[in-house]
Amino acid sequence: MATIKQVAKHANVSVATVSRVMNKSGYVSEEAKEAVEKAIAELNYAPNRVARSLYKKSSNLIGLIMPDITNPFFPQLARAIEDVANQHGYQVVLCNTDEQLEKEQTYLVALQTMHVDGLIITTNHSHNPNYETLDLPMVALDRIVKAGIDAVVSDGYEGGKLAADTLLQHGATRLAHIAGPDHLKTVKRRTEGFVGVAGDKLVGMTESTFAFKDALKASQELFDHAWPFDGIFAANDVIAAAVLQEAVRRDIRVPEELQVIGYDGIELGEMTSPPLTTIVQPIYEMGRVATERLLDLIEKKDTRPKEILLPVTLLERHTTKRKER
Amino acid sequence: MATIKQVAKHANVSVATVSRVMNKSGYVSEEAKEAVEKAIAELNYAPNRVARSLYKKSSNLIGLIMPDITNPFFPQLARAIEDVANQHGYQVVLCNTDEQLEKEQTYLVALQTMHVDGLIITTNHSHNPNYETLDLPMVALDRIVKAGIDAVVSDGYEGGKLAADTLLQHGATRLAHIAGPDHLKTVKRRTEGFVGVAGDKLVGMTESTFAFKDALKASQELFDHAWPFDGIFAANDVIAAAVLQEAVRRDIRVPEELQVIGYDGIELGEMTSPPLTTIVQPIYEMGRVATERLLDLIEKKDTRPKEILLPVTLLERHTTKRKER
DNA sequence: TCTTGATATGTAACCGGTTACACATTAAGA
DNA sequence: TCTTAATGTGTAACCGGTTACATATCAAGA
Repeated sequence: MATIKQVAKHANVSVATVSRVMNKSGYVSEEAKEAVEKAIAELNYAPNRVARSLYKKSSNLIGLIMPDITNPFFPQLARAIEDVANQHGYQVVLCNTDEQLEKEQTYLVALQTMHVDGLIITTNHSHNPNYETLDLPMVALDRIVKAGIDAVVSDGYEGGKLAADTLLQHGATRLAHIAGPDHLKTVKRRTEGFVGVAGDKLVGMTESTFAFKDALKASQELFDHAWPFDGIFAANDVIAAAVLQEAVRRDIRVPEELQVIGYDGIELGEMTSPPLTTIVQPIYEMGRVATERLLDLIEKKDTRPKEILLPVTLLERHTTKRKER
Repeated sequence: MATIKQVAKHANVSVATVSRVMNKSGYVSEEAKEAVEKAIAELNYAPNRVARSLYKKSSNLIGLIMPDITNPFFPQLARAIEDVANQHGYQVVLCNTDEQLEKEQTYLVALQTMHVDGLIITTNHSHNPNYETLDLPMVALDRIVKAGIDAVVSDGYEGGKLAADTLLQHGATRLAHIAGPDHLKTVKRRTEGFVGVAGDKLVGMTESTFAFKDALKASQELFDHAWPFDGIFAANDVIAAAVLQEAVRRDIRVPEELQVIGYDGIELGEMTSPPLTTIVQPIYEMGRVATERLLDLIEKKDTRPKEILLPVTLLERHTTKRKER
């Protein structure tokens, strides 16, 4: 790969001039510009980003820290982030932490030593010491780290309420709920919203991680102990899929006997039988907004900390009854 | 963040000595070593990887090029790759190409200018000019680029045969198949294996992309035109999920009336109703092996080009009949 | 005692960009 | 005509590491 020096020589100018035409900065005569451009084309020159990084202390890299890309909520997020980053000339470095603090810490120093320009964090326990001292633009996505750090989340409380309202309006009278992991604030909000509206109609409730196997077990317990109920809200779509599967296994007809609402709006919901009614978070949108916000932070456009709350919508597929009935 | 110069000053030695203790190279007295280590600890020093990269022409970065992380086959692969890379002190840069050649080309130069040490490629049309001239360690995953480039794939032909054998052994007599996109060689192999064994038992066949909506449409067409059949093999699990959903919609009982086998072994298969019988590729394993191979290539341990073929297994869940019957 | 190799350490060049600064030329304004 | 500002270009320092090379000390062996 050619260097700037070779280009300079080839074009009969100094490296400074080459640099100037590459960056469209300073004064360059039309003549010199053309010579340089010709040389660049002929040598197939592309500037070495590492060298540039070293001087500029900026790498056009952003770090993406998530628990596990394998969790079906995250790929869409990652995609959105990568898309926006790419459009702005940034690349993204993927980090899976499994929510382990030490692993996270290791990534954090790796990312810092390679001078990433910013961080998107979709993982954390409610208070995470790793970020407190970190002097790097960052935005938390779907998680709230602490005041002073930018965050974009969707309105889980409203989502929970919407789920309860929908179930009630569609004729359900005995509600159940499977909550998500307790340490995720944004997930807890869903439960709070749901429980608030459900009130004394709530006849059963349990908790599960987002792993399908756990969710299946939780579903079984709920069916064993709280049945009958005719409307259930799951804290995410994976749990809802487990509920659905368990319902089928028990020959419970969905939605006639039991209406089910999930949360997230991941593709999975389209693939279950019947397709899942769910509260959809604008996942791609969240990733997009977070990344745009991060880029603003990096480019110092607007550094007042912000929290962005995105609205949530109901997607009626076939695990709830048609309203007309 | 401290620099090597500051550490040197703090420890009263030269930068060369600090570098020597950091890299455990050359001669360093016990005394000097201790002083340096103390300084490092006190200043919380971590060497600047950008500077190191510039001199060494190696970044400890690997590029991961895939069509779309949102396609449920890829997250597991990405996870495996990231895990292994991380264990060896490498980070991975995520690139989604949507199989567009120009996008791919843009990534390729970006990745080269940032001096990634190697590439893992899970995307390509059967002949892709972008890689032909590229002088960079790389391994193709689940795709075959061309002779001379390392590849790890699973045995699709065997998988296809296994699917047909299983269906036949479980009493199916009229077989159907939905093939995947024509340009993916590894996917085509599945169809070839299946068709070979199915022979004249094959009563219907169509083709679909891996997008669920397309798969649904393909399923509908197949049911419309080729029904009845009592065993169907789908080129991947997403397509199988579509078949399943369409079967439920038509009140076709699975597996009593129709047995279904998918391909891939992604988590989705666990979540359908009933859970999907499928040919599982060792996805994580494939990612692991590919990355280890790449690391070998990077570290010049073994540079003879290799093709690694991983075996495939049958996972019997509930869309096929129990053998005992 | 002299030579030699192992040990120990520092100086400076180098990686490939960016940019401060010096210097030169030219055009515009007084 | 003389200033002054705008334009154009090159040299070299700088970013923060790594390492070739020079140099020095010391112990072992001849």
